Amino acid sequence: MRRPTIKDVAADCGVSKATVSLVLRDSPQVGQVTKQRVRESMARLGYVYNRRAADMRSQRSQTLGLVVTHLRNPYFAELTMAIEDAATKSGYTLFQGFSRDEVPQQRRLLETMAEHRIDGLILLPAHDSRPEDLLETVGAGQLAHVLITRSVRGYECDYVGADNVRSGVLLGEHLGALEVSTVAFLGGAEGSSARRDRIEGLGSGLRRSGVTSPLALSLPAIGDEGGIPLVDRMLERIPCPDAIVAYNDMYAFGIMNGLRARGIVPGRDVAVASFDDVPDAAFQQPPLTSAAGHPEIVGAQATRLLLDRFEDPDRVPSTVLIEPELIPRSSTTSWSGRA
Amino acid sequence: MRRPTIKDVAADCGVSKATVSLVLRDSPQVGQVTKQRVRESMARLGYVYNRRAADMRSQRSQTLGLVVTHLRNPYFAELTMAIEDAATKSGYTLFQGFSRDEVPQQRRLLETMAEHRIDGLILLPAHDSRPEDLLETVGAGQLAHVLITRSVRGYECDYVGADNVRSGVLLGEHLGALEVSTVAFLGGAEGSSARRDRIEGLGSGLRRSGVTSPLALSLPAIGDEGGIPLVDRMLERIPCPDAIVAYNDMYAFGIMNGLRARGIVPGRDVAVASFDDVPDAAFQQPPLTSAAGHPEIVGAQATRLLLDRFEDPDRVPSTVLIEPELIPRSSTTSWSGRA
DNA sequence: CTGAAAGCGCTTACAG
DNA sequence: CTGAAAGCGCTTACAG
Repeated sequence: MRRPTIKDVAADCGVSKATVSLVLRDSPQVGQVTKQRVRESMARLGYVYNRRAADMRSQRSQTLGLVVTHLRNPYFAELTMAIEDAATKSGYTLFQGFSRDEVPQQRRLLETMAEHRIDGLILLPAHDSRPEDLLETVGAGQLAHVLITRSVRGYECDYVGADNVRSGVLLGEHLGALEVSTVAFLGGAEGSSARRDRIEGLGSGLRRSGVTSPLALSLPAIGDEGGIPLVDRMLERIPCPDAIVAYNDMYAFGIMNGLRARGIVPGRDVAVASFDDVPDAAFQQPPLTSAAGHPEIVGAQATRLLLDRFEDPDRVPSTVLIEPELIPRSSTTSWSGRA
Repeated sequence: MRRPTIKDVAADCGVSKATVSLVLRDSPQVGQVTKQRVRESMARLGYVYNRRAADMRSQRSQTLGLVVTHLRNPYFAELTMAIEDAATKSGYTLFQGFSRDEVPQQRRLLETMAEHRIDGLILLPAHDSRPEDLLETVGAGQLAHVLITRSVRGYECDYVGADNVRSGVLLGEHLGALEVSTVAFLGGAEGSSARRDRIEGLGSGLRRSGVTSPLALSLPAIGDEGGIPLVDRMLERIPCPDAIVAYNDMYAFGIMNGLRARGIVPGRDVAVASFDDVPDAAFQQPPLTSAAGHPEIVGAQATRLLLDRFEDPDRVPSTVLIEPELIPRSSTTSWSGRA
């Protein structure tokens, strides 16, 4: 039993296909009486609009692609939901794929989505994406796209993310006001643009508030390593610092567990702070100080920027940085000061 | 500058469109020399295969729809990733949408996906979905679909989920062996099939191990309420029981915080256990006992079942229950017994 | 081994 | 206000 098409509907109520097509879009060109008759036929036959056919003819697809690395980080989950929300509200349906931080997998996803003729792409790039990885698929003006959260060095395009430098400054100033004197930065992938920016901001925030020798140590994560082993590796190199700043909340959660396992009480013996402010940050023991990255705003802005790009494909790429917000909690404010 | 089509490629290398089409699928009907020439033209012109056109002609879409409620629960995030993985590996691209547990939003998503002519749908239904909500869009044999994690009472179709009754039994027997005598069940939406099954299993597990008056209280969550207010509402009704079983890990995390806020130490003063075993369960203070629901298996099986359904649309619906696994941790094992 | 033609289900000028 | 025809970019028999 074949699905009914507009041809069947047209035959059923004795009008032409063109008329049915106009009724589908509620065109004022068709009279109310005819419209009513056509709609009754549709309901009776169980007609379902075929967007693929419509879009093929009109050369758009009403779909957007979203490729992120994974959803294990609640920040990425929020981002994904915000983008889906904005896309849906603008009449687009979302293709979704996960690169798992692997460039070849990312490449396959982008290629497939391009073949499905998505109208535009939002990409949270895999860590070691190079410009050519993007150029060969979405670059060269073939496909409107915007990068989120991570930029790719040497690749210019629309970008939306939290202002990592500013987040670092906020945390640096906060810790400076608490009069910490030694700080370690733990976690994040070496070479990541976000990590570099967060460290840079942290350094200048600390300096600005009078901390003279700020970063005692900065340790990137190796592979999928979490916060716990980072604590051990830190303690092999330096005595426990006054404060630890984690690359993000997920690392911070692990770091606090790692500290406890070593008999060090986070919040009291060492101040711990981080980036993102995912919902669980407020419910840690102790509650975690974090610089909020507002994924719902990043997601909404990224979608907005992509849709704007459709209007004006040749506009110069823009970079939108979302203002972060420091959420101080007792993981830093209850720090007891140096012994 | 229009995108090149097979017609352009055909003109460029002096063959017919049909030949180019055959080369795209690497058909043995075309000679190596010709293939080589065609492929060079494609590369030179920057040809990108148009799946939409191809699929329209061949009456499939190579896409699957996935609609879940949201991604705030890590269990759903894992499930989503597992389904994406299985779909991608089978050559399908995934449309994704979030119902936010709202039936009208779910309905809109299903309708749009049907219009995009997805080949099949995987749905984690919004809480108060009724059979007619599904029948009107995906039901009536129009669209292959499988439900995951939550079933809809009175709606028969393919279903994959963790075995909730069995999970409850495992937890009940575990708590029984620890010789608890009063147990409260907290959280979950009233009327949810999963909640009913978990409570039922818990009850028979407790009874089976000799606990005579098992459930002192069973309190569903009101709206979006988390674990913390549930603790307060419980303590208004009964004295703190020997054990609290949460509807899932997310509630359990809140419940442990709520207990602490009341000066009750989870794990020592009251045993706490739960369902799902999301990654963070192991890193709570104390580490949380949970019945693992294996989302990666549920996701893979659901995708498998859907693809099988394509082969045999008229087969009777099957229900696949994934065997859970009890992961005992100190939130129960360190319980000190009744005072 | 390759080509000409029809068709997938729509939309879009263009007539009338 | 409505209809006939062409076309979106492919695939699929069918010839040769």
